[in-house]
Amino acid sequence: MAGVRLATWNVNSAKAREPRLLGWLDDRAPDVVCLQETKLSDEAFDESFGAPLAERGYAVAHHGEGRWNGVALLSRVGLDDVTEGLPGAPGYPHQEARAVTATCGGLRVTSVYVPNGRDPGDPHYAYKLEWLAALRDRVEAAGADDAVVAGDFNIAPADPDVYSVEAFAESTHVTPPEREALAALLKTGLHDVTRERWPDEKVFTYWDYRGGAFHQDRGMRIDLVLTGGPIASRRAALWIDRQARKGSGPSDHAPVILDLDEAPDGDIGPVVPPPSLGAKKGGSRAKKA
DNA sequence: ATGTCCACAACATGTGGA
Repeated sequence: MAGVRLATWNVNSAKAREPRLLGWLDDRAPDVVCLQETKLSDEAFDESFGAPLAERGYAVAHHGEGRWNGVALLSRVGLDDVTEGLPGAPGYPHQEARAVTATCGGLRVTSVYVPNGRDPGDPHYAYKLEWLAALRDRVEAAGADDAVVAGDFNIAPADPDVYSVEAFAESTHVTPPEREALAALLKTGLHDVTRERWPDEKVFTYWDYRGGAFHQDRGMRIDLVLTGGPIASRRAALWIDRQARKGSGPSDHAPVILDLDEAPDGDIGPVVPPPSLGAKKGGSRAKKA
């Protein structure tokens, strides 16, 4: 498989973003796109975007419910074995359109829109934690190696992922149980590739519409790209597309874009160190061949 | 308390959600 450009973007209504979405696809030319908060039924999404996406070579898996939520996968490197929703996930009270999974270019990609939680203590907060546990179970059952789980997690993984710890005291997105749920998900073998790219910097993906938050960089990093180890090791570039947050009529989220080098041929095994740097016992694995 | 936006029901603006 050649190199792949993968992106995730919470568009905060695909319909409202119609003037920008197609132009963004043309400019950035991603091969695989995870969308969240399309806020459209499958029929309405197809009505607005089916033809222009097909023109651009994208296959589409949209999982929507209309007014709220709604996720999609766009791919021009194949789109197979689509699973809508998250089997085993709780509802609120009914199942919501918060996940869609497909195999694209050898990657098992899931676009996720994790419940917001609203407020610690709110039933929606408990729902959020249960939903995350179900997501973890799914990734563990399927195996993390070929997995990409990308989307709006509504969790800032650590304190550097918010502009002000004080501003989020008593709020969701930063509470220990949420962060522990995310850590449990990562423990299945997923890597937070944005944080690996920038170990220390404050890099945000979401800024409230209010109060000039974007202009003053009062943001949060809550849109994550999580990949299995073999995929993370193919990371060639990663950036947060702040341009998409500028200008008129933006989403309140910026896309995250990940470029992967082409997969190595044959086995994806451990790299064997050269003998001069290698094991102390002689007989390295490299000699067996 | 809240410098915004989005969708909906329904026609003016309120409501719920983020």
